Order: sequence, then C-alpha cells, then structure tokens
Amino acid sequence: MPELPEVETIARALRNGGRNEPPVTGRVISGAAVLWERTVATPTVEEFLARLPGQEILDVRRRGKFVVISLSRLDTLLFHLRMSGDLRVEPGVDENVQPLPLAPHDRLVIHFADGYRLAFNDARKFGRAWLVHEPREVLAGLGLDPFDPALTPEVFDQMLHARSRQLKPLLLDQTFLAGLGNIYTDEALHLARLYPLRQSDELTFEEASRLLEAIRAVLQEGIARNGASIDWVYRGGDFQNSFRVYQRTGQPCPVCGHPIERTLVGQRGTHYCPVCQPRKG
DNA sequence: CCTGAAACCTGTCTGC
DNA sequence: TGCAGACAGGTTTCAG
Repeated sequence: MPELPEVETIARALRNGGRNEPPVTGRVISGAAVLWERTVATPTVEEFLARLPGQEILDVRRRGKFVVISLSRLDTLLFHLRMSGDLRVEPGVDENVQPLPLAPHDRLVIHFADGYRLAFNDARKFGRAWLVHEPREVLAGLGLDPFDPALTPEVFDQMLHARSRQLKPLLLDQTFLAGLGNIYTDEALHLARLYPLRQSDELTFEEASRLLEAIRAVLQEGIARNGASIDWVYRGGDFQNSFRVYQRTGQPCPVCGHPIERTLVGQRGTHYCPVCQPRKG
C-alpha cells in the first residue's frame, strides 16, 4: 500500500500509536524471527537476529517510502513496503503467556520484552528490511521530500529542466522526488492539468509551479485521510473515495465529465482525462 | 542520458 | 466450473 501518505500513516502509528494499536517507541526488543529470508536485505539473517535483542526503539520516521526506526545502540532498522508490505503492532502472547498465532504472509516478526510484537506482513515478498549503523547507506540517492522547504517552485522548475523525460516516469523516479507512486502521480498530474507524457523540460514555469502545488495537495489530502485502501491490501485509510482519475477508467472526469482514459506509460497503468490534460500545453 | 522490457512474487478478477 | 491471462500501491537491472 505504500506511497508517501500510506507510509507516513504507518510511521505515525508506530511512533505515536494508531486507532487500534499501541506505539513501538519505548519498547525493548527481546528477539526476532525471519520467516522469509530474502526479506532481510542486510546484514545476514544471522547477524540481523543477533544484533537486535536488547535494543530499545527510540523513534520512527519516514523518508520517501522508507520507514526508518532508530534503535538505542546507534543502529537503524529500515523497512520498504514495496507493493504489499504492512507493519502491525499487537500482543504476541495471550493471558497465559502462550504465543499467539501469526497472520498469513507474515515475513518478519520482532518481539518485545513486554510481550508485544511488530509483524512485517508482505503477501508479494517484495518488501525488504535493513539493519545498519548509518541510514545513509540505504537512503543515499533519494531525491528531495516533496514537502522539503528547500523545494521551491524555482528549484522544482530547474529540476524538471535538468532532465528531458516524460513527466509520469520522472515523478515515479525516487532519485528525482522521494515518495510519489502510481496513485498520487496520476492524481497530481490531473489536478495540475498536465498530460502524463509531456516532456519535463518543455514545461513553462507556471506549469511547473502548478505541478508542485498539485503534488503537495494530493499528498496532504492522502495523509489527512490516512492513505488509500485498495483491494485486499487494506490499511484503514479512505483516500480511495476521493480519487479523481486513478482506477476510474470510463467514469466521468470530476472536472469536465469526459470519460477517464487508461493507458500504459513505462509499464504502469496511467489514468488521465484527455480533455483536462491535453497533449500540448 | 533516456526508454522499454524483464525479473522479483502472490492474489484477485475477467473472459472464454 | 476451470483455466489462462491480465493486472496490482515498487524497484532494480539490463539491452538498445
């Protein structure tokens, strides 16, 4: 489920507690179990399991689509949810201190000294975890966060003109901007009234400003609605009820009423309104 | 540097 | 009902 708003929602729940679950901050790790070995990107599973016990969870943040968990021994635990990952906090044992069953597709479980646990669930097995001393090892190469104050309309315009790429694949490129995925890119391009295949270096300054504003607006709304919940990958958000174009092929454009069209751009399903998002600016 | 295709995976839905 | 095929919120790698 993971684009910036969904990852932000999860990181906040882990840090402060969510509607149905307590926070992980302040808990002390007692052990861990890896159920799908490839989930651990680095270090080896053996070292991963050996290094965690005894460490306290100090803080949980988001960077791009990464969940970044600071631990007490100057270690950092990072997760990337990819297509189907999710993180839950729940009791790990019942009243008689017997282990509670895990969920289908749980790939990694971190146990806490107080009996709670953090479970990484990931049906498609694309998600990854890293345990590193220096988070830069994993996060280096990410572009600016869309909400970074340094990202002014002037800077964004320069970034677009420094490349010559189709808008949609460029916005999906995490080294360009960190956090956008397929949903919010389609939504932002529609709100900005820009055709997904426009060349980035052909945008006017006005169009670039409009795009930056639209990106921030759709992400803000996504966060305010706790992200989007789609299909069987459910997380409790309801931004899916506000989609302008995403997964609305054939339905009327909320602005002009023309049927939304779907095409393939860089192998990704792309939804747009041919009237509001004309090929030429 | 840019684009497109394939790979990594499982689950769901559609159409024949 | 069964089954093949398309498709899914992501990223990396490789070929042209």
